[in-house]
Order: sequence, then structure tokens, then C-alpha cells
Amino acid sequence: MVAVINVPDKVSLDGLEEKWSQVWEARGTYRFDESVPKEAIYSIDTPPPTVSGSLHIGHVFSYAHADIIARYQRMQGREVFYPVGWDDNGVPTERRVQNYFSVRCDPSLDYEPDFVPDPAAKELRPVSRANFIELCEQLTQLDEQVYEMLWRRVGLSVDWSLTYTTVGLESRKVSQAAFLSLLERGEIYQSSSPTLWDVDFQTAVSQAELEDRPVTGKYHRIRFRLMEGGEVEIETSRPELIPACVGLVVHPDDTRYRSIVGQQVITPLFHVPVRVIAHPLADPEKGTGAAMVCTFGDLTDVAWWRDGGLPLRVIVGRDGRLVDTVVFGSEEFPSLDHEDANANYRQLVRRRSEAARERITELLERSGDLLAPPVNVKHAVKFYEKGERPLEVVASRQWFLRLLEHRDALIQRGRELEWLPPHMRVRYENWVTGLNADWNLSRQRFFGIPIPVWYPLDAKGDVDYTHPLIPKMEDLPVDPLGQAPRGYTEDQRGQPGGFTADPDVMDTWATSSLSPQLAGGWLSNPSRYAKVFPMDLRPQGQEIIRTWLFYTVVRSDLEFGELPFKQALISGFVLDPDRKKMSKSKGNVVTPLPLVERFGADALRYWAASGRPGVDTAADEGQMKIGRRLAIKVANATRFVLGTLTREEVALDLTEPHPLDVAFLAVLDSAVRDAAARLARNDYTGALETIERVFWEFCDDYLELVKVRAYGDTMEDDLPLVTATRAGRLSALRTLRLANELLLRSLAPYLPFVTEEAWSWFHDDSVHRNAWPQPGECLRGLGLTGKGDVPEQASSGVFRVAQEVLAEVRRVKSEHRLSPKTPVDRLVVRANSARLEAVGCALSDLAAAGMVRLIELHETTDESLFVEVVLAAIS
RNA sequence: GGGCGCUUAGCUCAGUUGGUUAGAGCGCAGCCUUCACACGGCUGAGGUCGGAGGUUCGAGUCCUCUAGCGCCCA
Repeated sequence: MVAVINVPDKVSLDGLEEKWSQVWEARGTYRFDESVPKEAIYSIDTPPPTVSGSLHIGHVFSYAHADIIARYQRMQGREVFYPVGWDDNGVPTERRVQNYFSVRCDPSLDYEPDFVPDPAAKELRPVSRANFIELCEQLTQLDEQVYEMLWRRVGLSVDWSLTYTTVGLESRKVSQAAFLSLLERGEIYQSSSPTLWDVDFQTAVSQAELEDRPVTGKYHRIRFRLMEGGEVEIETSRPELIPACVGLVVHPDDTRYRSIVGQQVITPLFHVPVRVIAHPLADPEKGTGAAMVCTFGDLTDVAWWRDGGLPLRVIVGRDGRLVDTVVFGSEEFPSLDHEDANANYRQLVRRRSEAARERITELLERSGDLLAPPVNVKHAVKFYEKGERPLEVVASRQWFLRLLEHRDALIQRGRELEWLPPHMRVRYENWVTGLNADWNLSRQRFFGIPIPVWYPLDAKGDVDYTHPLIPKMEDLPVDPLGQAPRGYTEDQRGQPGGFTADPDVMDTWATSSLSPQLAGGWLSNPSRYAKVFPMDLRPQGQEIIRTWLFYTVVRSDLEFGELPFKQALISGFVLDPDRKKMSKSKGNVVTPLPLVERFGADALRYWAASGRPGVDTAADEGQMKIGRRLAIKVANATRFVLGTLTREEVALDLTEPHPLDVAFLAVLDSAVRDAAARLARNDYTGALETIERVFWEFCDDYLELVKVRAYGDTMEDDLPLVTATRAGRLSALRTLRLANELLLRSLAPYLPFVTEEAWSWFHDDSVHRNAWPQPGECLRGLGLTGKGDVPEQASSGVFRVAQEVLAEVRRVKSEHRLSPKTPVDRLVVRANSARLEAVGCALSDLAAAGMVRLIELHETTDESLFVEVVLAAIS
């Protein structure tokens, strides 16, 4: 579709983002057509970013990679399924709402219909769960608009009508349906086992959300007396857990302690008799080799406790403080001196771990059970990745999804997946191999997808967890806290013989791991879903391999028995300009919008394209400047090409292609082939390098060589070798036009704005809905055909030789510090006959581009090309 | 402690299955402005490829050891 040529006088990149993102939306340029057959579809499973954070340059980096691939696939004729989702579910949103509106959720309160938040309030205002959720929805909508605006300005070619969220109606339905499906098949189970617990967020967390942080603690050497006389020394960094001590543990092979295994020891301060057990997880090298087992200091305690069949004595509450319900001398907390025990415990009640630790250290000192001053140690402690205090271990009822028994199958899935770069598979395998717990799906939070379960209450009002009340699929989504299960009425809630809701919500990952189902329309649009699933591409950051990627593979394996996507494209990190890792605490996080404004979206994308999969890349403004320069060059080159055509009306019918033009198109064709091969394996960086190189040759060499011929000038007076023929001019014009079109199309996935702008000067349609250059295409465009798809005439020789000769002319002039316009009296070329013939083909163009008056050709027999440049000015 | 990746010009990076004088861009230096582009162009000077050893007719490119950096897992 060719329109009237309409080139602006002066090219500019300013405002292209706003202009074209609006046009694309209005025209539906990137709208997905679900009527096409499955084979014609390329589907992308895009990461839903957490909306309550802010988008940083790393997001742009990774999303740009996916977009380049999406655009390439679209130009290859595939219908691209490219949605974006927002992860608005979960703790980050809650935290942001809390700070933004100055509120906190108190589920015991009633809904206030007319509540208006006061963001300036000094104290956090308690609000009902329903009010809190309303505020979450309000704020996420605002945030999502900001995100969408940035993505549009960066030029992501997503279909915005497919946008999904992780708390919306559809995601509640999908998450709950998938939950119930797994529950029915026994892949999800309920257990009240000890779980890692964040005391500030007051929720359980899963293994994937943990991180080890180095913490300075103190080893306390403490004496335990043996019931039968004698004593044992242990070392612990958590003496405040002595009241929760249920045993001592030593290694089975540790000869020092073999004799005391099975004996009773008395805990200091609380006088509780506990048993000594042997367990292979006890480390003879650590401390004295004997350790106390508490319920619970960490997950090793859990193993010792479980394997040793020890009693349960919980003292740390869900708020991280020592509970005030412990009574020594009771059945649960036996003590040989309960008065002293209770007196000691009262000193600790309601304190957090650190404060209790200090206090108990004093008590131990006083009782003489602390054998030495505490010694500083650095050790790794488990934290919730978003948390600020070490995790506690709390026994609570949680829903789990079975992972451990599927470990081998999941490793196998990882091997079936195509990883880019391949070594990222190892990360996945390390993670799966190191799994030590099933996936805890329950979160004791407010803004999330409810676990779709109620429990009956018996005649005494006790909860019967063993017979959960499950909704029917057609009733989904349900909110058990707001609606009654079938067969019950709301007034039976909490009543004996009635029901109670499971109060928990799901882990956010339990929803985002269903992104292919959410985006594809598993429940809402099954025919589309069948076409887009499994997805072709999963682009994402390396930091979420163990979460998003892993969990998505898990869900897909368990629910559908296949991989959720064929290829995983893992982006590296973006480092700050000094190649340091970006972090909020260092304050070196680079925000993208100012960069879009300074350099333009195309420039930012050019920089992103320079980062190969998996390679950490600095936010390098130098690279963005180069991208900007390239974008401007693209516009200017197009302006020139169109200018030569519009100088006067020229029909582009062609009788005789000029050898230099054919040669340049052969160069371009081989670049297109090379770039296409690279893009086919998603080497977008290498493809860009190839295209960029040939584009630069087009501008610097080809264009300069044919400029005079294209204008139809002869320069007869000064340069007798320059001839002007109609055929030569037409060939040049046609070639310029062809090459320029192809270059615009080949650069379109990288520089969508400037290529679209330039394209619009001579087309009515979008460059992004045109075909990416096909092998042989440009040569066929010049009327050349051959046996295969490469015409026989299509040798790059003439262009290459002309380039060399031109470079030598330039070099000599530059060496003598002369203007490129300086005439050359005589040019002597010595080469073999083939090359001389090539030079001969380009004689007029060389003379014009180099201002050469006379060219002498001397035949030699060797392979070298020798060029002598005789300048009038210095001869 | 286990694993993965990286180490090539001042800087940021390419270097495919080992093969002629190791590439690019930036930066730097010099030159050049009416006729696409100074938000520019041309030309040039810079590395022996972290270190040691080995395989080979031949290694930046394969093997072993080693140093430094980064990341993942424990």
C-alpha cells in the first residue's frame, strides 16, 4: 500500500512515542485475532509485574527483549498473542495501601460504607477487611494506569484488550478452580505442621520466599544437669527458647555423648526434664556437639522434634512475642520446680526474641548456668524476602501442594524446556533438587484470593477440619468469609452445628503461576486457550526462576501434564552505570521514564537489545545515545531516499539494473539472511548488529556512491568520467527505495517508533504489520531472478571493491588533511582482472563520490588490491 | 561448602564447529559544514586475548590447575 510521498523538512524524534502509541491503539495494530489457526499463533506468557512497586529499568530491559521477539514474529506472519498482566495481589499491595492511605486492616471490624481515608493521618487507622480490600482495588487501578502508560511509551506491542490481573474476577475463579482440582486429586492437603512465619506480616511463607541473611548473634554456653548426676554443656544462639526446650540432641557417632543418649536432663531456669536423643543432623563440629531442641527455633528443630517424637511446647506467638499462656507445672509444661520456672518465665512474657534473649541471659548468669560470656558469631539466618525480622517457626494449619514427591518429574520438565541461555536450566535444577518442603499455599493475609473452603462446626462449636465444605465449580469464585456454603445460611456462621470459613488467602504465586490460564482464557475462552497454550515463549528475570517459572511448571505439570511454555528467555540483571547491582537501599535504582524522555523509547530499546539473554548489562547512557543516533540516522536516510524520488516525478520501472546496485542488494540480502537466522534462535542482539552494520554501509558507502547518479547530475565539466544515463538513474532510485524499505522493516522490531514514522512518509499502513525482509526479496525487487532464490548476478564483489577504493581515497585525503571535496587528479588501481572489472563497473560512481578526474586500471596477477591516489593539491 | 557464569583494546562487549595480519561501538586524536543527517560525516592510533601448564602442524576458541569478580543453592 503506497501513499503519496510526504517527507517533513526536518526530521525529529520528539513526540513520536505519544503520536504512534495513540495511532496503534486506534488502529488496533497489535490486536490479537483469535480466529487464526493454532499453527499461525505465537504466544507469549508475559510476567505480570507487581504493581505496588515501581517499574525500574530492569523491567524495560526484559520486556523490550520479549517485545522485539513479538514484533519479529508478527512480521513473520504469525498472529502474536501478547497480553500483559498486573500482579496486584498480595503483601506488596497491602503494604503500599497501608502507607498510602494510612490505614491498617483489622478483620474484627465491620464494614464502613462511607469510609474516606485520610492519607495524612499520623496514626494508622484500623479498617475492616472489606474496606481495606476496597482501598487495595482503588490504588492498584491507579498504579496500573501508570504502568500501562510507561509500557505504551516504551512501545510494547501488547494487545491491551487482553490485560489481566491477579486479583480480578477471572483470576479468583481460575485460582480457586485450579485449587479445587488439585485438592480433589489429593495433590493439595492440609496440615498443621510447623511453618516458617513472619512475625511482622503475621503470615506463613514458603521456601521460595526465603533468603539467608548474615546476622551477628551470640553463642551462649549453657549448662544442663543430667538427672542421674553430671552435666552437659550446649551452645545456642537462642537461649530465650530454653522454656520451649523439649530435648537435647547429639550426633549418633559422637563418642563423647554416646553414654547419655536416652538419659534425662534438666533445663536450666525452668527445671523441665527432657530426653537426650541422637540424630544425624546434629553437627559434632558445632559448639560442644550437643544442642538443645526447642519447639521451634528453626527447621532443624522441627526435624529433631519430629524424628525424636518429642513433645510440643510452644512459647512464641504469631506476633513474635513470648505468649503469656504458658504455665509451668501444667501437663504441657512439666517442671521440677514450677514456682521458680514460672517466676523466670514471667520475666520473659510478651517480649520479642531479642529482648527475651537479653533478659534470659541475665537470669542464666545469675543462676550460674551461663558458663562463659556470650561470644559474637556471624551466621546465616532465614528471613522472609520482604521481611525485616528473622523468621520464627510456628505450628499452624496450612494448605500445602505436594512438591517433594514430584521432584524427579519436575526436573524432567526442566530438561524438556528450551532455556535461553541454556545454563539457566542449572538454576532451576539446583532449586528443585534442594526442595525440602511442599509448597505452603496459605497466607494469613487480607488482599488475596480466598481459599475456597469452609469447615463444619460440630455440636460443641469445634471446627471439623477433616471434612471441609467445598464449593461447586459453577459457584466460583467464592468468598467464604462473605458467603455461606451450599446447604447453610449466613446465620449459621460460627454457630455450633453451623460452619466457619477458612480465613486464609492464597500465596500470590498460586495465582501468577496460572498466568497462561489467566491470560489464555482457560475457563472463560476455551477455544482461544486451546490455541495459545502451551505458550511459545516465557520471558522473565533470572531472580524468579525458583518462583514464577518453577511454580508455573508445577501447575502445568500437575494440571495438564505438559510444559506451560516451550522456551524460557531469561534476562540478566540491569546494573547501575558503574556496574553495581541496583538496590533501593543503595539508592542507585534507575527509573526508565526520564530516560525515555531524554533519549527516546527507540534509544532505550536499542540499549536493551544490546543485552543478550542472561547477561547482566549496565544502564549505559552511552549505548542509549548510540541508539538515538541510529534512530535519527534512519529518519534522515529515509528522507534522502524519498527526496531523490520526489525531486521530480520518476516512474520506477526498470530495464537494466546497475552492477553496483545489484552488488549492494546482494550484501543486504546476505545480511538479512544472517539476521533472520539469528532472530530465529532469538539472538536479537546479534541480528541487530548485523542489520546495523549493513545499514551503516548503506548510508556511508552505497548512498555516497550513488548519490550523484540518483540525482541524475553529470558534473561533466570537472569530472569527465561521470556519466548520467536514464537507466543508471532509475536503477539507483529503485535500489535506494528497495534497500531503504527493507532496512526500515528489518529495524522495525527494534526501533518501532522511528521506523513507523519514516514508513508513514510513503505508506498508509503500519510497518509493523508488514513482512520482515525475506531472503532474496530485495534482489527480486530489482527484477532479478535465478534458479534458486539467489540470482546468479548477485555477487557483492562490485560493491566491496568500490568500498575499498572509496575508503582509500578518503584515507589519503584525510591523511593530507584535505576536504573530501578535494579533486583527485588520477587514481591508479592495480589488481587482478576480476577486480579491475568490478572497478570498471563502478567507474562513474567512484569518480563522482571521490571527485576523481581520471582512473587508470593496471592488471596484476596477485590477489591484492593496490590503489594510488594522486591529488592535484599536493602533486 | 556445592554449582553456574564471567575475565579479549582506556570503557562496554562480539568472537559460531580450533585455522590466514584478533573485531565492533564508545572514548580519544586529526580532518571535514550550502544540495539526508553537526542530535552529523570521514580517517586514524590503541589489545596477543586473567595467570601457569598441556593437547595439536596450528588455540582467544579444547583439557588440567590457578587467581579475581558476579550470581544461584546450602
